[in-house]
Amino acid sequence: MKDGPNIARIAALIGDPARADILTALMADRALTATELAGIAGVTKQTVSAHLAKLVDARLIAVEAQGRHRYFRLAGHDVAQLLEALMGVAFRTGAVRLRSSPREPALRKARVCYDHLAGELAVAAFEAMLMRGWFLARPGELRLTDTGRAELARLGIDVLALDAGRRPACRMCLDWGERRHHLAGAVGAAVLRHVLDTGWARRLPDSRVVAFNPWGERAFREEFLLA
Amino acid sequence: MKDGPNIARIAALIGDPARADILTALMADRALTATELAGIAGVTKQTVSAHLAKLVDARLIAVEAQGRHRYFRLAGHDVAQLLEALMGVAFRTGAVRLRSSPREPALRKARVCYDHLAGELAVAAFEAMLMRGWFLARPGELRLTDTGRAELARLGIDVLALDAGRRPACRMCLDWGERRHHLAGAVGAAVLRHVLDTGWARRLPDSRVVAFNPWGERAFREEFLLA
DNA sequence: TTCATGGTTCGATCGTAATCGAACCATCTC
DNA sequence: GAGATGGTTCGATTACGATCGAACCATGAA
Repeated sequence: MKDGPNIARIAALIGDPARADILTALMADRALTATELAGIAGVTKQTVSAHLAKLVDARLIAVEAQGRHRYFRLAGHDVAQLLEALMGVAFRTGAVRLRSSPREPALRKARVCYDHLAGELAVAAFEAMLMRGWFLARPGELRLTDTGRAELARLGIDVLALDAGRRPACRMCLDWGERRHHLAGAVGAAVLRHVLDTGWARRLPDSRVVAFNPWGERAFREEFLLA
Repeated sequence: MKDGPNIARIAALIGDPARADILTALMADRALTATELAGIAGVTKQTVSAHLAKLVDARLIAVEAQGRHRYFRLAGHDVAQLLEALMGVAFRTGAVRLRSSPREPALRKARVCYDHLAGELAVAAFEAMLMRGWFLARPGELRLTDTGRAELARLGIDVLALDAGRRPACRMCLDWGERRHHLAGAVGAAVLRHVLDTGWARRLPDSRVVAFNPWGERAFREEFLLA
Protein backbone atom coordinates (compact mmCIF):
# COMPACT_ATOMS: atom_id res chain seq x y z
CA MET A 1 0.00 0.00 0.00
CA LYS A 2 2.52 2.60 1.04
CA ASP A 3 4.88 1.36 -1.57
CA GLY A 4 6.73 2.71 -4.51
CA PRO A 5 6.79 6.15 -6.02
CA ASN A 6 3.55 7.99 -5.69
CA ILE A 7 2.15 7.11 -9.03
CA ALA A 8 -1.40 8.00 -8.18
CA ARG A 9 -0.62 11.62 -7.54
CA ILE A 10 0.75 12.40 -10.97
CA ALA A 11 -1.57 10.03 -12.76
CA ALA A 12 -4.45 11.87 -11.15
CA LEU A 13 -2.95 15.13 -12.35
CA ILE A 14 -2.92 13.87 -15.91
CA GLY A 15 -6.31 12.30 -15.38
CA ASP A 16 -8.25 15.51 -15.52
CA PRO A 17 -9.49 16.20 -19.05
CA ALA A 18 -8.51 19.84 -19.01
CA ARG A 19 -5.02 19.11 -17.77
CA ALA A 20 -4.64 16.26 -20.24
CA ASP A 21 -5.52 18.66 -23.02
CA ILE A 22 -2.97 21.11 -21.73
CA LEU A 23 -0.23 18.51 -21.62
CA THR A 24 -1.13 17.14 -25.03
CA ALA A 25 -0.99 20.61 -26.50
CA LEU A 26 2.36 21.17 -24.87
CA MET A 27 3.60 17.93 -26.31
CA ALA A 28 2.98 19.49 -29.70
CA ASP A 29 6.24 21.05 -28.92
CA ARG A 30 5.67 24.74 -28.51
CA ALA A 31 5.69 26.79 -25.37
CA LEU A 32 2.25 28.25 -24.89
CA THR A 33 0.77 30.99 -22.73
CA ALA A 34 -1.91 30.52 -20.14
CA THR A 35 -4.66 32.09 -22.20
CA GLU A 36 -3.79 30.05 -25.24
CA LEU A 37 -4.02 26.95 -23.12
CA ALA A 38 -7.32 28.09 -21.71
CA GLY A 39 -8.64 28.25 -25.24
CA ILE A 40 -7.29 24.84 -26.10
CA ALA A 41 -8.64 23.18 -23.00
CA GLY A 42 -11.96 24.96 -23.28
CA VAL A 43 -11.99 26.47 -19.81
CA THR A 44 -11.71 29.96 -18.41
CA LYS A 45 -8.53 31.72 -17.43
CA GLN A 46 -9.07 31.15 -13.75
CA THR A 47 -9.42 27.42 -14.09
CA VAL A 48 -6.48 27.04 -16.38
CA SER A 49 -4.45 29.08 -13.96
CA ALA A 50 -5.30 26.69 -11.18
CA HIS A 51 -4.44 23.71 -13.35
CA LEU A 52 -1.15 25.18 -14.44
CA ALA A 53 -0.23 25.94 -10.87
CA LYS A 54 -0.77 22.33 -9.94
CA LEU A 55 1.19 21.02 -12.89
CA VAL A 56 4.08 23.33 -12.17
CA ASP A 57 3.97 22.42 -8.52
CA ALA A 58 4.21 18.76 -9.46
CA ARG A 59 7.05 19.63 -11.84
CA LEU A 60 5.33 18.16 -14.84
CA ILE A 61 5.59 21.46 -16.67
CA ALA A 62 7.91 24.43 -16.33
CA VAL A 63 7.28 28.15 -16.66
CA GLU A 64 9.25 30.88 -18.21
CA ALA A 65 8.14 34.43 -17.51
CA GLN A 66 8.62 36.84 -20.34
CA GLY A 67 7.23 40.28 -19.79
CA ARG A 68 3.66 39.92 -18.81
CA HIS A 69 3.43 36.55 -20.49
CA ARG A 70 4.17 33.25 -18.92
CA TYR A 71 5.22 30.52 -21.26
CA PHE A 72 4.61 26.93 -20.26
CA ARG A 73 6.38 23.88 -21.59
CA LEU A 74 6.82 20.26 -20.57
CA ALA A 75 9.28 19.95 -17.72
CA GLY A 76 11.35 17.23 -19.31
CA HIS A 77 11.77 14.52 -21.81
CA ASP A 78 10.46 11.94 -19.40
CA VAL A 79 7.09 13.65 -19.29
CA ALA A 80 6.82 13.52 -23.06
CA GLN A 81 7.71 9.85 -22.98
CA LEU A 82 5.14 9.23 -20.31
CA LEU A 83 2.49 10.91 -22.40
CA GLU A 84 3.49 8.88 -25.45
CA ALA A 85 3.20 5.71 -23.39
CA LEU A 86 -0.23 6.80 -22.23
CA MET A 87 -1.28 7.42 -25.80
CA GLY A 88 -0.05 4.01 -26.78
CA VAL A 89 -2.12 2.28 -24.15
CA ALA A 90 -5.08 4.52 -24.80
CA PHE A 91 -4.90 3.61 -28.43
CA ARG A 92 -4.61 -0.11 -27.84
CA THR A 93 -7.54 -0.09 -25.48
CA GLY A 94 -9.66 1.78 -27.96
CA ALA A 95 -9.99 4.84 -25.78
CA VAL A 96 -9.58 7.20 -28.66
CA ARG A 97 -11.21 10.39 -29.60
CA LEU A 98 -11.54 11.46 -33.18
CA ARG A 99 -8.94 13.41 -35.10
CA SER A 100 -5.81 12.27 -33.40
CA SER A 101 -3.18 13.97 -35.50
CA PRO A 102 -1.15 16.78 -34.13
CA ARG A 103 -2.51 20.01 -35.45
CA GLU A 104 0.81 21.46 -36.51
CA PRO A 105 1.22 20.39 -40.13
CA ALA A 106 5.00 20.30 -39.94
CA LEU A 107 4.84 18.13 -36.86
CA ARG A 108 2.34 15.81 -38.44
CA LYS A 109 4.52 15.41 -41.48
CA ALA A 110 7.84 14.56 -39.86
CA ARG A 111 9.07 14.71 -36.33
CA VAL A 112 11.51 13.08 -33.98
CA CYS A 113 10.25 10.27 -31.75
CA TYR A 114 12.96 9.33 -29.25
CA ASP A 115 15.88 8.97 -31.65
CA HIS A 116 14.08 8.04 -34.83
CA LEU A 117 11.69 9.49 -37.35
CA ALA A 118 7.92 9.71 -36.92
CA GLY A 119 5.05 11.30 -38.80
CA GLU A 120 3.40 10.82 -42.16
CA LEU A 121 6.61 10.48 -44.09
CA ALA A 122 8.01 7.99 -41.63
CA VAL A 123 4.90 5.84 -41.69
CA ALA A 124 4.73 5.90 -45.46
CA ALA A 125 8.40 5.06 -45.75
CA PHE A 126 8.10 2.16 -43.33
CA GLU A 127 5.18 0.67 -45.15
CA ALA A 128 6.95 1.03 -48.47
CA MET A 129 10.02 -0.67 -47.04
CA LEU A 130 7.83 -3.48 -45.77
CA MET A 131 6.20 -3.84 -49.18
CA ARG A 132 9.56 -4.14 -50.83
CA GLY A 133 10.68 -6.81 -48.45
CA TRP A 134 13.32 -4.92 -46.52
CA PHE A 135 11.87 -6.30 -43.34
CA LEU A 136 10.16 -9.45 -42.27
CA ALA A 137 7.31 -8.58 -39.95
CA ARG A 138 6.17 -11.29 -37.62
CA PRO A 139 3.92 -10.71 -34.64
CA GLY A 140 6.07 -9.07 -32.02
CA GLU A 141 9.17 -9.22 -34.10
CA LEU A 142 10.72 -7.34 -36.96
CA ARG A 143 13.72 -8.66 -38.84
CA LEU A 144 15.94 -7.05 -41.38
CA THR A 145 16.14 -9.17 -44.55
CA ASP A 146 19.11 -9.55 -46.87
CA THR A 147 17.36 -7.28 -49.32
CA GLY A 148 16.93 -4.63 -46.70
CA ARG A 149 20.49 -5.01 -45.60
CA ALA A 150 21.68 -4.49 -49.16
CA GLU A 151 19.45 -1.51 -49.77
CA LEU A 152 20.51 0.21 -46.58
CA ALA A 153 24.14 -0.43 -47.40
CA ARG A 154 23.58 1.11 -50.81
CA LEU A 155 22.41 4.27 -49.05
CA GLY A 156 25.56 4.36 -47.05
CA ILE A 157 24.16 3.07 -43.78
CA ASP A 158 26.55 0.80 -41.92
CA VAL A 159 24.31 -2.22 -41.72
CA LEU A 160 26.79 -4.67 -40.33
CA ALA A 161 27.26 -2.52 -37.29
CA LEU A 162 23.54 -2.25 -36.73
CA ASP A 163 22.63 -5.78 -37.50
CA ALA A 164 25.33 -7.70 -35.71
CA GLY A 165 24.41 -6.12 -32.40
CA ARG A 166 22.73 -8.15 -29.72
CA ARG A 167 20.03 -5.54 -29.48
CA PRO A 168 17.10 -5.81 -31.89
CA ALA A 169 18.20 -3.62 -34.73
CA CYS A 170 14.74 -2.75 -35.83
CA ARG A 171 11.44 -2.36 -34.11
CA MET A 172 8.02 -1.02 -34.81
CA CYS A 173 6.82 2.03 -32.95
CA LEU A 174 3.21 3.14 -32.94
CA ASP A 175 2.78 6.55 -34.46
CA TRP A 176 0.18 8.31 -32.38
CA GLY A 177 -0.67 10.71 -35.15
CA GLU A 178 -1.06 8.24 -37.95
CA ARG A 179 -2.14 5.33 -35.77
CA ARG A 180 0.12 3.14 -37.80
CA HIS A 181 3.63 1.96 -37.25
CA HIS A 182 6.91 3.53 -38.14
CA LEU A 183 10.43 2.21 -37.91
CA ALA A 184 12.32 2.38 -34.63
CA GLY A 185 15.35 0.67 -33.15
CA ALA A 186 18.92 1.06 -34.27
CA VAL A 187 17.99 1.06 -37.96
CA GLY A 188 15.33 3.69 -37.35
CA ALA A 189 17.87 5.86 -35.62
CA ALA A 190 20.33 5.31 -38.45
CA VAL A 191 17.75 6.42 -40.99
CA LEU A 192 17.11 9.62 -39.08
CA ARG A 193 20.81 10.25 -38.81
CA HIS A 194 21.14 9.66 -42.53
CA VAL A 195 18.38 12.11 -43.31
CA LEU A 196 20.09 14.75 -41.24
CA ASP A 197 23.63 13.97 -42.41
CA THR A 198 22.73 14.22 -46.05
CA GLY A 199 21.13 17.58 -45.44
CA TRP A 200 17.77 16.40 -46.69
CA ALA A 201 16.26 17.81 -43.53
CA ARG A 202 17.23 19.56 -40.34
CA ARG A 203 15.80 19.68 -36.85
CA LEU A 204 14.17 22.92 -35.90
CA PRO A 205 15.63 24.33 -32.70
CA ASP A 206 13.73 23.59 -29.50
CA SER A 207 11.29 21.51 -31.46
CA ARG A 208 10.65 17.96 -32.52
CA VAL A 209 9.89 19.04 -36.05
CA VAL A 210 12.09 17.56 -38.75
CA ALA A 211 11.99 20.04 -41.61
CA PHE A 212 12.68 18.65 -45.06
CA ASN A 213 13.76 21.01 -47.79
CA PRO A 214 12.16 20.47 -51.20
CA TRP A 215 14.95 18.51 -52.84
CA GLY A 216 15.58 16.63 -49.63
CA GLU A 217 12.02 15.42 -49.48
CA ARG A 218 12.19 14.44 -53.12
CA ALA A 219 15.35 12.45 -52.48
CA PHE A 220 13.85 10.81 -49.40
CA ARG A 221 10.77 9.77 -51.31
CA GLU A 222 12.85 8.40 -54.12
CA GLU A 223 15.05 6.35 -51.86
CA PHE A 224 12.49 5.09 -49.38
CA LEU A 225 9.07 5.32 -51.00
CA LEU A 226 9.44 4.64 -54.73
CA ALA A 227 10.86 1.70 -56.63
CA MET B 1 -9.54 19.68 -27.17
CA LYS B 2 -11.10 16.69 -28.87
CA ASP B 3 -7.76 15.53 -30.03
CA GLY B 4 -5.57 12.53 -29.69
CA PRO B 5 -6.08 9.33 -27.80
CA ASN B 6 -8.10 9.72 -24.67
CA ILE B 7 -5.26 10.00 -22.26
CA ALA B 8 -7.31 11.48 -19.47
CA ARG B 9 -9.53 8.46 -19.16
CA ILE B 10 -6.82 5.98 -18.40
CA ALA B 11 -4.69 8.42 -16.48
CA ALA B 12 -7.68 9.03 -14.26
CA LEU B 13 -8.03 5.31 -13.80
CA ILE B 14 -4.46 5.05 -12.59
CA GLY B 15 -4.92 8.24 -10.62
CA ASP B 16 -6.97 6.70 -7.87
CA PRO B 17 -4.77 5.59 -4.97
CA ALA B 18 -6.49 2.25 -4.55
CA ARG B 19 -6.24 1.44 -8.22
CA ALA B 20 -2.64 2.60 -8.35
CA ASP B 21 -1.87 0.22 -5.51
CA ILE B 22 -3.57 -2.57 -7.37
CA LEU B 23 -1.62 -1.94 -10.53
CA THR B 24 1.66 -1.58 -8.68
CA ALA B 25 1.05 -4.86 -6.93
CA LEU B 26 0.24 -6.50 -10.23
CA MET B 27 3.44 -5.15 -11.69
CA ALA B 28 5.21 -7.24 -9.08
CA ASP B 29 4.54 -9.85 -11.62
CA ARG B 30 2.14 -12.29 -10.07
CA ALA B 31 -1.49 -12.80 -10.80
CA LEU B 32 -3.50 -11.96 -7.71
CA THR B 33 -7.05 -12.56 -6.58
CA ALA B 34 -9.57 -9.89 -5.77
CA THR B 35 -9.42 -10.38 -2.01
CA GLU B 36 -5.64 -10.31 -2.00
CA LEU B 37 -5.79 -7.05 -3.87
CA ALA B 38 -8.36 -5.71 -1.47
CA GLY B 39 -5.92 -6.35 1.34
CA ILE B 40 -3.09 -4.71 -0.52
CA ALA B 41 -5.05 -1.64 -1.45
CA GLY B 42 -6.60 -1.39 1.97
CA VAL B 43 -10.22 -1.34 0.90
CA THR B 44 -13.14 -3.69 1.20
CA LYS B 45 -14.10 -6.40 -1.24
CA GLN B 46 -16.89 -4.38 -2.72
CA THR B 47 -14.72 -1.43 -3.54
CA VAL B 48 -11.93 -3.49 -4.99
CA SER B 49 -14.49 -5.29 -7.08
CA ALA B 50 -15.68 -2.01 -8.52
CA HIS B 51 -12.13 -0.92 -9.22
CA LEU B 52 -11.22 -4.17 -10.88
CA ALA B 53 -14.28 -4.01 -13.06
CA LYS B 54 -13.26 -0.59 -14.27
CA LEU B 55 -9.69 -1.63 -14.92
CA VAL B 56 -10.78 -4.70 -16.84
CA ASP B 57 -13.29 -2.67 -18.78
CA ALA B 58 -10.53 -0.27 -19.76
CA ARG B 59 -8.35 -3.26 -20.67
CA LEU B 60 -5.57 -2.26 -18.35
CA ILE B 61 -5.76 -5.59 -16.59
CA ALA B 62 -7.04 -9.00 -17.61
CA VAL B 63 -8.89 -11.68 -15.68
CA GLU B 64 -8.58 -15.39 -15.62
CA ALA B 65 -11.26 -17.35 -13.84
CA GLN B 66 -10.09 -20.47 -12.07
CA GLY B 67 -12.65 -22.23 -9.97
CA ARG B 68 -14.19 -19.75 -7.69
CA HIS B 69 -11.14 -17.53 -7.85
CA ARG B 70 -10.50 -14.82 -10.34
CA TYR B 71 -6.89 -14.04 -11.03
CA PHE B 72 -5.98 -10.58 -12.23
CA ARG B 73 -2.84 -9.59 -14.11
CA LEU B 74 -1.67 -6.65 -16.17
CA ALA B 75 -3.21 -6.70 -19.61
CA GLY B 76 0.02 -6.20 -21.48
CA HIS B 77 3.59 -5.21 -21.56
CA ASP B 78 2.68 -1.67 -22.52
CA VAL B 79 0.86 -1.20 -19.25
CA ALA B 80 3.94 -2.24 -17.31
CA GLN B 81 6.02 0.17 -19.34
CA LEU B 82 3.54 2.93 -18.70
CA LEU B 83 3.72 2.30 -14.98
CA GLU B 84 7.50 2.30 -15.08
CA ALA B 85 7.41 5.63 -16.89
CA LEU B 86 5.05 6.98 -14.26
CA MET B 87 7.38 5.82 -11.53
CA GLY B 88 10.28 7.50 -13.22
CA VAL B 89 8.53 10.83 -13.37
CA ALA B 90 7.14 10.42 -9.88
CA PHE B 91 10.61 9.78 -8.63
CA ARG B 92 12.16 12.73 -10.40
CA THR B 93 9.49 15.06 -9.10
CA GLY B 94 10.03 13.84 -5.59
CA ALA B 95 6.58 12.34 -5.28
CA VAL B 96 7.82 9.26 -3.52
CA ARG B 97 6.55 7.21 -0.70
CA LEU B 98 8.76 5.15 1.50
CA ARG B 99 9.85 1.59 0.81
CA SER B 100 9.83 1.51 -2.93
CA SER B 101 11.27 -1.89 -3.66
CA PRO B 102 9.19 -4.63 -5.12
CA ARG B 103 8.30 -7.02 -2.36
CA GLU B 104 9.17 -10.16 -4.25
CA PRO B 105 12.79 -10.89 -3.40
CA ALA B 106 13.54 -12.54 -6.72
CA LEU B 107 12.14 -9.59 -8.59
CA ARG B 108 14.03 -7.15 -6.48
CA LYS B 109 17.25 -8.97 -7.13
CA ALA B 110 17.17 -9.27 -10.90
CA ARG B 111 14.50 -8.67 -13.44
CA VAL B 112 14.02 -7.65 -17.03
CA CYS B 113 13.37 -3.99 -17.79
CA TYR B 114 12.50 -3.60 -21.47
CA ASP B 115 15.36 -5.58 -23.01
CA HIS B 116 18.00 -5.16 -20.32
CA LEU B 117 18.70 -6.13 -16.76
CA ALA B 118 17.32 -4.34 -13.69
CA GLY B 119 17.34 -4.95 -9.96
CA GLU B 120 19.94 -5.04 -7.23
CA LEU B 121 22.46 -7.02 -9.21
CA ALA B 122 22.10 -4.76 -12.22
CA VAL B 123 22.51 -1.59 -10.19
CA ALA B 124 25.54 -2.96 -8.37
CA ALA B 125 27.09 -4.13 -11.61
CA PHE B 126 26.56 -0.79 -13.28
CA GLU B 127 28.11 1.13 -10.44
CA ALA B 128 31.05 -1.23 -10.36
CA MET B 129 31.54 -0.79 -14.09
CA LEU B 130 31.44 2.96 -13.63
CA MET B 131 34.01 2.74 -10.85
CA ARG B 132 36.32 0.78 -13.06
CA GLY B 133 36.04 3.28 -15.85
CA TRP B 134 34.14 1.25 -18.38
CA PHE B 135 31.92 4.21 -18.97
CA LEU B 136 32.27 7.94 -18.93
CA ALA B 137 29.21 9.46 -17.29
CA ARG B 138 28.44 13.01 -18.17
CA PRO B 139 25.16 14.72 -17.41
CA GLY B 140 22.69 13.37 -19.90
CA GLU B 141 25.23 11.23 -21.65
CA LEU B 142 26.97 7.94 -21.14
CA ARG B 143 29.92 6.89 -23.23
CA LEU B 144 31.71 3.61 -23.51
CA THR B 145 35.42 4.05 -22.89
CA ASP B 146 38.24 2.10 -24.49
CA THR B 147 38.64 0.21 -21.25
CA GLY B 148 35.00 -0.76 -21.26
CA ARG B 149 35.18 -1.73 -24.88
CA ALA B 150 38.09 -4.02 -24.16
CA GLU B 151 36.50 -5.57 -21.10
CA LEU B 152 33.27 -6.28 -22.91
CA ALA B 153 35.15 -7.78 -25.82
CA ARG B 154 36.99 -10.01 -23.37
CA LEU B 155 33.62 -11.32 -22.22
CA GLY B 156 32.71 -12.15 -25.77
CA ILE B 157 30.39 -9.25 -26.42
CA ASP B 158 30.73 -7.88 -29.93
CA VAL B 159 31.54 -4.31 -29.03
CA LEU B 160 32.32 -3.04 -32.46
CA ALA B 161 28.85 -3.88 -33.58
CA LEU B 162 27.30 -2.13 -30.64
CA ASP B 163 29.53 0.87 -30.65
CA ALA B 164 29.69 1.67 -34.32
CA GLY B 165 25.93 1.95 -34.51
CA ARG B 166 24.32 5.30 -34.90
CA ARG B 167 22.14 4.63 -31.89
CA PRO B 168 23.53 5.48 -28.45
CA ALA B 169 25.05 2.24 -27.36
CA CYS B 170 24.61 2.78 -23.69
CA ARG B 171 22.17 4.66 -21.56
CA MET B 172 21.21 4.95 -17.94
CA CYS B 173 17.83 3.77 -16.82
CA LEU B 174 16.36 4.60 -13.44
CA ASP B 175 15.73 1.51 -11.39
CA TRP B 176 12.46 2.07 -9.58
CA GLY B 177 13.29 -0.41 -6.89
CA GLU B 178 16.79 0.72 -6.09
CA ARG B 179 16.24 4.36 -7.00
CA ARG B 180 19.59 4.29 -8.68
CA HIS B 181 20.60 3.77 -12.24
CA HIS B 182 21.32 0.65 -14.15
CA LEU B 183 22.67 0.10 -17.62
CA ALA B 184 20.37 0.27 -20.63
CA GLY B 185 20.80 0.75 -24.34
CA ALA B 186 22.41 -1.66 -26.76
CA VAL B 187 25.16 -2.58 -24.33
CA GLY B 188 22.65 -3.19 -21.56
CA ALA B 189 20.71 -5.48 -23.85
CA ALA B 190 23.91 -7.25 -24.83
CA VAL B 191 24.76 -7.87 -21.20
CA LEU B 192 21.37 -9.42 -20.56
CA ARG B 193 21.72 -11.57 -23.63
CA HIS B 194 25.14 -12.63 -22.47
CA VAL B 195 23.81 -13.57 -19.04
CA LEU B 196 21.15 -15.73 -20.64
CA ASP B 197 23.37 -17.19 -23.35
CA THR B 198 25.99 -18.33 -20.92
CA GLY B 199 23.35 -20.05 -18.84
CA TRP B 200 24.16 -17.96 -15.79
CA ALA B 201 20.48 -17.21 -15.48
CA ARG B 202 17.19 -17.88 -17.17
CA ARG B 203 13.95 -16.00 -17.46
CA LEU B 204 11.07 -17.47 -15.52
CA PRO B 205 8.07 -18.11 -17.74
CA ASP B 206 5.39 -15.42 -17.71
CA SER B 207 7.49 -13.35 -15.41
CA ARG B 208 10.04 -10.61 -15.48
CA VAL B 209 12.19 -12.42 -12.97
CA VAL B 210 15.70 -13.27 -14.09
CA ALA B 211 16.72 -16.27 -12.01
CA PHE B 212 20.43 -16.77 -11.52
CA ASN B 213 21.70 -20.19 -10.54
CA PRO B 214 24.39 -20.26 -7.85
CA TRP B 215 27.42 -20.63 -10.07
CA GLY B 216 25.93 -18.21 -12.57
CA GLU B 217 25.59 -15.51 -9.97
CA ARG B 218 29.12 -16.17 -8.81
CA ALA B 219 30.38 -15.84 -12.37
CA PHE B 220 28.37 -12.67 -12.91
CA ARG B 221 29.71 -11.09 -9.77
CA GLU B 222 33.26 -12.02 -10.72
CA GLU B 223 33.00 -10.57 -14.17
CA PHE B 224 31.00 -7.46 -13.47
CA LEU B 225 31.38 -6.62 -9.80
CA LEU B 226 34.88 -7.58 -8.76
CA ALA B 227 38.10 -6.30 -10.18
C1' DT C 1 -27.74 -30.84 2.10
C1' DT C 2 -25.37 -27.31 4.77
C1' DC C 3 -21.74 -24.29 5.54
C1' DA C 4 -17.85 -21.35 4.36
C1' DT C 5 -15.50 -18.54 1.20
C1' DG C 6 -14.82 -15.64 -3.08
C1' DG C 7 -17.00 -12.17 -5.52
C1' DT C 8 -20.76 -9.00 -7.20
C1' DT C 9 -24.76 -5.70 -7.04
C1' DC C 10 -27.45 -2.04 -4.98
C1' DG C 11 -28.24 2.10 -2.53
C1' DA C 12 -26.85 5.80 0.31
C1' DT C 13 -23.34 8.75 2.12
C1' DC C 14 -19.73 11.77 1.96
C1' DG C 15 -15.40 14.34 0.26
C1' DT C 16 -12.96 16.19 -2.91
C1' DA C 17 -11.94 18.86 -6.67
C1' DA C 18 -13.31 21.17 -11.00
C1' DT C 19 -15.54 25.16 -12.38
C1' DC C 20 -16.83 29.98 -12.77
C1' DG C 21 -18.06 35.05 -11.37
C1' DA C 22 -16.00 38.75 -9.51
C1' DA C 23 -12.47 41.29 -7.86
C1' DC C 24 -7.70 42.08 -7.92
C1' DC C 25 -2.62 42.63 -9.30
C1' DA C 26 1.04 43.26 -12.88
C1' DT C 27 2.87 44.63 -17.10
C1' DC C 28 2.87 46.93 -21.41
C1' DT C 29 1.07 50.69 -24.66
C1' DC C 30 -0.43 55.16 -25.68
C1' DG D 1 -1.43 59.38 -16.11
C1' DA D 2 -5.48 56.08 -18.44
C1' DG D 3 -6.60 52.03 -20.65
C1' DA D 4 -5.91 47.28 -22.14
C1' DT D 5 -4.40 42.77 -21.72
C1' DG D 6 -2.32 38.67 -19.22
C1' DG D 7 -2.73 36.27 -15.06
C1' DT D 8 -4.00 35.25 -10.12
C1' DT D 9 -6.86 34.91 -5.80
C1' DC D 10 -11.10 34.17 -3.37
C1' DG D 11 -15.48 32.21 -2.44
C1' DA D 12 -19.47 29.61 -3.61
C1' DT D 13 -21.52 26.13 -6.28
C1' DT D 14 -21.83 21.74 -8.11
C1' DA D 15 -21.05 17.17 -9.74
C1' DC D 16 -18.72 13.10 -9.82
C1' DG D 17 -16.89 9.11 -7.82
C1' DA D 18 -14.84 6.44 -3.93
C1' DT D 19 -16.41 4.10 -0.14
C1' DC D 20 -19.02 0.95 2.70
C1' DG D 21 -23.16 -1.83 4.75
C1' DA D 22 -26.15 -5.14 3.45
C1' DA D 23 -27.93 -8.41 0.68
C1' DC D 24 -27.12 -11.60 -2.88
C1' DC D 25 -25.03 -15.21 -6.17
C1' DA D 26 -21.58 -18.91 -7.15
C1' DT D 27 -18.31 -22.34 -6.17
C1' DG D 28 -16.20 -25.76 -3.48
C1' DA D 29 -15.85 -28.58 0.91
C1' DA D 30 -17.83 -31.54 4.56
